[in-house]
Amino acid sequence: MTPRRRSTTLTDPQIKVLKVIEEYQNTNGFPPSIRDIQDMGKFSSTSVVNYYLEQLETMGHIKRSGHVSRGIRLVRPFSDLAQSASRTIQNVRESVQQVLSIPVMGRIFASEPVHVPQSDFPYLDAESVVNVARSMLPAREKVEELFALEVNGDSMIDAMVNDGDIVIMKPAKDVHNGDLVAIWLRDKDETTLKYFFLEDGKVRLQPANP
Amino acid sequence: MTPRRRSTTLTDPQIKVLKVIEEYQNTNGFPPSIRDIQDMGKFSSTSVVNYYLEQLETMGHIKRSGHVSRGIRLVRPFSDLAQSASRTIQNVRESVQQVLSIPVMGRIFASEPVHVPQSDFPYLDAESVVNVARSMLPAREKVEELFALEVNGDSMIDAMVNDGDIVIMKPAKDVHNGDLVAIWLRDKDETTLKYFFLEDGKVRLQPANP
DNA sequence: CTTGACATCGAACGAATGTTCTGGTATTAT
DNA sequence: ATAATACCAGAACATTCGTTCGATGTCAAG
Repeated sequence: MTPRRRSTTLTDPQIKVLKVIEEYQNTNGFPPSIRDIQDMGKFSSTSVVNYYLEQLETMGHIKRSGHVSRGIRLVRPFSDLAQSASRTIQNVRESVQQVLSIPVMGRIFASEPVHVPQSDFPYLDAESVVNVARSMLPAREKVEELFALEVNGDSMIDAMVNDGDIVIMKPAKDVHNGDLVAIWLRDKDETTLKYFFLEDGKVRLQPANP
Repeated sequence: MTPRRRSTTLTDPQIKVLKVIEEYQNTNGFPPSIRDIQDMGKFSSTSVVNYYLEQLETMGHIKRSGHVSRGIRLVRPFSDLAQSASRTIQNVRESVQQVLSIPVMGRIFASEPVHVPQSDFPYLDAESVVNVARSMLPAREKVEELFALEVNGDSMIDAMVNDGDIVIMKPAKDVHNGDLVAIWLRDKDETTLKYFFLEDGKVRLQPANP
């Protein structure tokens, strides 16, 4: 019944193992043990499960940490469980993404600029970090340099920036005309949001709020 | 040095445990064992780690599955990393997380309920999906059933729900007293946010806004 | 038929790991 | 001071769990 292929396609028991792993992970929050997979997947022996786990690992579908209990990680999120009657009413999609935890360095008052703490402040608490999916950023940024600022103040609606929004920025090396930039007033240790214009060799900073 | 409080605030070793769990989970993809926490956190004994894990569980910061290896789940996403002279010039951290794309099914006006589209709408466009890191959800949810609603209206501040917030919900099978639930008025095809109370066998729905 | 690769089964071993117990020390309350 | 509580240390125990190994079954090619 089941064709013996060693190609990229998955065999029936391999798929079952993957589905069981995913389901277990989703319901319990941690990966299953081999015996958990055996039970949920109605496998006859732990060695069989291990047998397929080895295959799945060499195929690159999972990663395993040797001699570590529940050391199984799904490489792909969901993917292959299509086949047959795919019938998937699109609901919640689960995927793995690069997530960046960007420190929120301070706040910007769109109207009146506000103090920004020194760059080497001792700690970051929960409120000072924002998680952003990598796919939401403009492609490939120098990730290490990114930081975030929270916007206070009701103005700046014209720039699609509202009160409470968190702006993710990078230290600009090259700035173009019309860019919305956060200007760091070095002497004042303050930051404010301005539109940037370079005119006749002189820099003009247009306030973002009308 | 460290004040002994049993209140809501976390003590230093508790915070360290949380941070270790989170870091281990982020780097390895599965939760740490007690001895892993002991090593990474420089704890002197497994019993000490277990001691704090029990505290954290009763505080509701983690969930544990008894007699299951690595049966630890972070309840909150990110804990309260802070304090102690960790002095880590913490920059942008990059990690891989499970990301859920949850469809936004409609909007809730906290004051006046609003129409919710039929459950079987054909497609999901970009605006009707919200991406949420798996770690921000209460661990074991039936992921497939989740959906989201956007909150309009300035009330409900008491429930920590503000205008523009997006609430992620699941179809409730069992609802407990005091839960904040979205009531679906089937005849009106409308949804509204209420607090749920079961008193004397009768259901009381307390409006969320004062 | 034999051979060999693949798949399956069951059991057992040993390491990984959660749990518990006894005792000790510090801090706080009475 | 004394008791009570929180905190810590170390060890031992019992279970969970990954791993391995031999035996058996299946099937296609030689």
